[in-house]
Amino acid sequence: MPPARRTTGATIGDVASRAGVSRATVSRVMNGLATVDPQIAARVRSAADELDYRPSAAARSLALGRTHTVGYLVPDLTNPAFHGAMRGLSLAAADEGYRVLVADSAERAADEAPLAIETRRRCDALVLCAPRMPQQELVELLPQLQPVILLNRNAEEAGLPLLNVDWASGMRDLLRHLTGLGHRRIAYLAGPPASASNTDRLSGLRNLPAGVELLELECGAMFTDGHEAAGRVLDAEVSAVMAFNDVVAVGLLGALHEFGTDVPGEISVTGFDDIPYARFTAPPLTTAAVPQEEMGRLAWQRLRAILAGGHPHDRVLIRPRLVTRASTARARSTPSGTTRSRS
Amino acid sequence: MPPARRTTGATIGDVASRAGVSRATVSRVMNGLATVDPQIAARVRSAADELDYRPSAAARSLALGRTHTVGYLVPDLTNPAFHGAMRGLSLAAADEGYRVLVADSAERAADEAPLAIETRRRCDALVLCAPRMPQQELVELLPQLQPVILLNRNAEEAGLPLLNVDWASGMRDLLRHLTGLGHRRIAYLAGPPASASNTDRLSGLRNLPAGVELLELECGAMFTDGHEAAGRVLDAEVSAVMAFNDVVAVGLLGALHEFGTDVPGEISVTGFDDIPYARFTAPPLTTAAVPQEEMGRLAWQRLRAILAGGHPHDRVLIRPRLVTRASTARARSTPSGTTRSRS
DNA sequence: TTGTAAGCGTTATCAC
DNA sequence: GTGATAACGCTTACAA
Repeated sequence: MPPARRTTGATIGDVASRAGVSRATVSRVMNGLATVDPQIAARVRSAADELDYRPSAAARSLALGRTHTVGYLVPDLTNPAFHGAMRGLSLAAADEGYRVLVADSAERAADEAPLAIETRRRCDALVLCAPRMPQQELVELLPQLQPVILLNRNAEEAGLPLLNVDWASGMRDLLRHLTGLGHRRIAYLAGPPASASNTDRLSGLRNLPAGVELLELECGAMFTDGHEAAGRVLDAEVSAVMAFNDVVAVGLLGALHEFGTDVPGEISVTGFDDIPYARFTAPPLTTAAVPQEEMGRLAWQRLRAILAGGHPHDRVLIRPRLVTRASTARARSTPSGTTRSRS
Repeated sequence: MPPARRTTGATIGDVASRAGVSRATVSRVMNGLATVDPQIAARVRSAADELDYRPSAAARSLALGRTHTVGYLVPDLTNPAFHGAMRGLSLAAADEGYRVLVADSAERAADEAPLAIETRRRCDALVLCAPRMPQQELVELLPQLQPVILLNRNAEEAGLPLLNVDWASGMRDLLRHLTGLGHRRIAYLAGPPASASNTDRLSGLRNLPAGVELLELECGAMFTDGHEAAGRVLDAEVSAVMAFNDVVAVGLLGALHEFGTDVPGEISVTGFDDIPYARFTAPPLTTAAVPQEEMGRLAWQRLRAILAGGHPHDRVLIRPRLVTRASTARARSTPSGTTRSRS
């Protein structure tokens, strides 16, 4: 004899007997199949209401082979750059009865692959943001993960849909903006070395205009990284800094403020992403805007197309939009060689 | 004949036949039940490896009556105040094989209840943050949602565990800090009128010290609300403003900066929550720190205790910690009646 | 239009 | 220690 653990509420069988029909009929009614006599349908519905019946998600998943769940794996759930996409994904998916299962690899590159597999097992599809995973590993992993859409990095080799940002173009726009303002000696606060998008950003900074110098400074992707980089930025005697992203830029702005350095008077600062805070920093941050929430929606569109039987191998490259705010200004006439304030 | 849709990979049956054992034995091996002959266990394991077998989460859920999933319902997935708790919850739950299913009620109070029910159906437990739901409705809803833990608001009537912030105490600390600095005319930028925690915050602002005036200004919970409130704040001729939360405070700081108002020279500003950005605003924000990530972990602890058969009806009240930063300073000698800068 | 029954992939009880 | 086998709650092809 099997175990008799009926912890949950009414089952389809309960509704069936109460309405005096078969379970199949109840199922048809619950799923809105039109082939049911209205009289009976009504009886079933009221029986279901009276019993407060709700179909078991687990049982449906097993029978249908669908969990109605999308996975969303990111390296850090607290990073605001991922929130917009999460919301866009969640809202778009919810419109079609899908929910989002989140997973956080806690910036541990080694955990990304097993976590991705495990998460995918519980879902019908996966949105994968794994910036640190070695390219080789990623390309081998992706096929097992299907349906999957890769976020914020490239892996054309896998022939799978992906949603990437044209990091290089964004950096070029920012650079052009700065050189247009007369900046000639510019620092780039680099992201994590293993980060794919950091490499892409750098590729946008090749072929500098004549007379422009770029200094690459090690940094990272988080607030504290930007904050800690401020000293080195000042030492570098540059008139402008391009931060890896807005989060880093915000950390940097905070530290520069503490040093009493005037932004943009003494140094111009740019970010990347246009997180919601960027509008409200002091000064407001010039940045390359990435439509995060829309990317979440787009990711869902691709996945649902695959789930519906399609094969979109398309690789979408989102071009960021330059947003100029008050953190950048014309370079002072003597951009280098001057002694800067530093308490 | 039933449908033959074997979209997924190897099943327990495949492993069983390959290893020449019964499915029961495979199940025992996969679940680490020690009652299996080591020889056989090894054979099963290698068969599973060769077939790249992974147990079906849906089938396990159905058989076990457990989904190994916790729901997390919040009014706005983009609000940073919820990210810390989400991460704490996600990390703590992951340690025990649980995942987090997120849901966003998109600030629509009317959606909170049905969404909560629907989300809970897919999970073993629920972390519910529903600040706008009418108290009556909430108290009636909670029992159906068990195991559930209520976040950021009170509903003792339901006799269920909850994790709340002592909003009143946080506000008192901030107020005391401001009056200690000589502020006598202070504005409070109120949160959404339906928000439970707004009411709680206000209750901490009763019994003002003699000579202290408090002006309540309508506002909201988001960046733009704080930004838009700046004009009214300046018109109110106060020497200090307490914002509903850090997000509002950041919006306000941005607008004040645009107006050329000196913070804290002309006006002191406080927030609430201590979101990661608060350290890096210009000036850095004085606030009442809420340990979000820890609250996420605590929520998980309660839920797992219930899932394990316990009955923690405890109501945890987290006392925020006053964090003084540069956005607050001594009031100027003539705090009111002076004309303020306003472009 | 409705009912019957097989099957989704596990787990767990009970005999052996 | 291992294997049948019933159950978990639902969907669906097919028969009636």
